[in-house]
Amino acid sequence: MNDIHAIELKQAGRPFYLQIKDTIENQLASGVWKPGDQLPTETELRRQFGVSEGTVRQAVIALVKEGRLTRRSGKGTFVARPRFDQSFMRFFRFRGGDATRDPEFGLAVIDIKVGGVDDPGITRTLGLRKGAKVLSIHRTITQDETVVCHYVSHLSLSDFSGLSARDLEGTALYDVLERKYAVHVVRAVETLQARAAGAEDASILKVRSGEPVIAIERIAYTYGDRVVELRRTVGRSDKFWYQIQLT
Amino acid sequence: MNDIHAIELKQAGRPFYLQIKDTIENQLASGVWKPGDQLPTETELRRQFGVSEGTVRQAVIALVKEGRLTRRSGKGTFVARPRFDQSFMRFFRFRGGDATRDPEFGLAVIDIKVGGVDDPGITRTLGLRKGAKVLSIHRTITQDETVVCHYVSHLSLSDFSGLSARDLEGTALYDVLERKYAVHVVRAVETLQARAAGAEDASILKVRSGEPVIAIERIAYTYGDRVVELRRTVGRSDKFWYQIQLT
DNA sequence: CAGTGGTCTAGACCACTAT
DNA sequence: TAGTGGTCTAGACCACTGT
Repeated sequence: MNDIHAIELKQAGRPFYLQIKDTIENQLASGVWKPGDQLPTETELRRQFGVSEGTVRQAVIALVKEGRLTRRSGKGTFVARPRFDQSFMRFFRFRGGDATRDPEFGLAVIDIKVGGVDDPGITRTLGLRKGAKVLSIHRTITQDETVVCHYVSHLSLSDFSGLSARDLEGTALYDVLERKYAVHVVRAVETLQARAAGAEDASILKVRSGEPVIAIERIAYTYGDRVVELRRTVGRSDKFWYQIQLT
Repeated sequence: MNDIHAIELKQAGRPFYLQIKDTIENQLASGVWKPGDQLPTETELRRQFGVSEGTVRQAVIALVKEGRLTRRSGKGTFVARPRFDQSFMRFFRFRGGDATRDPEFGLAVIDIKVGGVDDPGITRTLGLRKGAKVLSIHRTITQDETVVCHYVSHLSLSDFSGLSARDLEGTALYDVLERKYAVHVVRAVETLQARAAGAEDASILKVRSGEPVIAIERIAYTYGDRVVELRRTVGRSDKFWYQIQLT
């Protein structure tokens, strides 16, 4: 866990605290330190790097501000758990229903397929060769029994063989990946468009074919910018919207 | 500009650096220090607050990380210019055209109207009484001569009387508000939906009526969470998309 | 109690900017 | 050259968490 011993990095010109930050970031990216792990104490780090405590602190605090570490007074410094779905939900808002009570959401698996996909965009994004086996999970989100969106998650089968519908029951996909495969989603990019509902969208979302729907493509990454998931979501535009804070 | 003299805030329990940060934030929020202004130097601030330089620095650096201040070595600390359109553009991507050259963008004013608006949502959002005069600016963005979106900005007339089409020629609205009225947009919320193009959308964007388009509502705020602008944008879904980094 | 992070001080030397 | 922020040191005292 604490494998830094007597590191002597004195890259010409580069401040110590940045070199220390780099070193810690590398440990995180390579998975040597995993979410929840405790880091060496400041005193220990100071000793290992041979700098003053304030310098180590500068590196650690920068990483805390970036959300990679957390510190708890009296306990220690820990690798932060990327609470990813929270940040996702920051942007989503579901609409509709009466405001008198909180709506009830549900997750359901429609099916799980394994096999070659006809869309070359999927294998390319996942970094697989053409025709490679892909795991495709098709799910819906319901709000008070109304389906508001459906989505398909594509994952590289070789990384996640043995994933079953039971694993996904009532749990977020990323929690399963974390618990069962020790893969942590740390970053994602979402691209959003308006589109006309196709036949499949129409039947699942119970809208007329050709109605405007929101289409979202998400690419989720783990450490080292490796792609974990390509997710395509289609949602009823009358039932949810996307909200962004610009600052 | 530097109106803090010999502040002695020792709120029980609250760390000095946070109290200093609060004080600076208040100066920024109240507009005493405006974008581009230089702050007192660290030595001066240390003297005024009666603390050590490291403590002042802790407050200032926190504000730099939040984007409220900038520091330039050898020059000083300055109030950051909220470069707002940049952060907006972080999310937008225009699509299409040949990739061999950079596309050319254009801004055009369709018209500027003054008067009561029939939509009560507009006056309510702007914090005006029903029937109050509203300034409505209708513009388009073109990419290589193709109109990709059009939008209407609604502003409270009493705050921005005298704004003319000439002011807006080739300039971003927020730059004009900053230069002519000393109003700085510091924050905005955008809400995004898919919608069917109406008759006006169709004629401006040159799409068929009923085609899916992206509709964005933006509420822009200045200091103290006061609403400056309500902007409604409608864009061709085949010509631009919205991209978000989740972290 | 010993160990952790949280805050704070009072210096030091450096690189950069302007005059 | 004088003034700015950028980095770094070597201490100090505190509040919090576990035993």
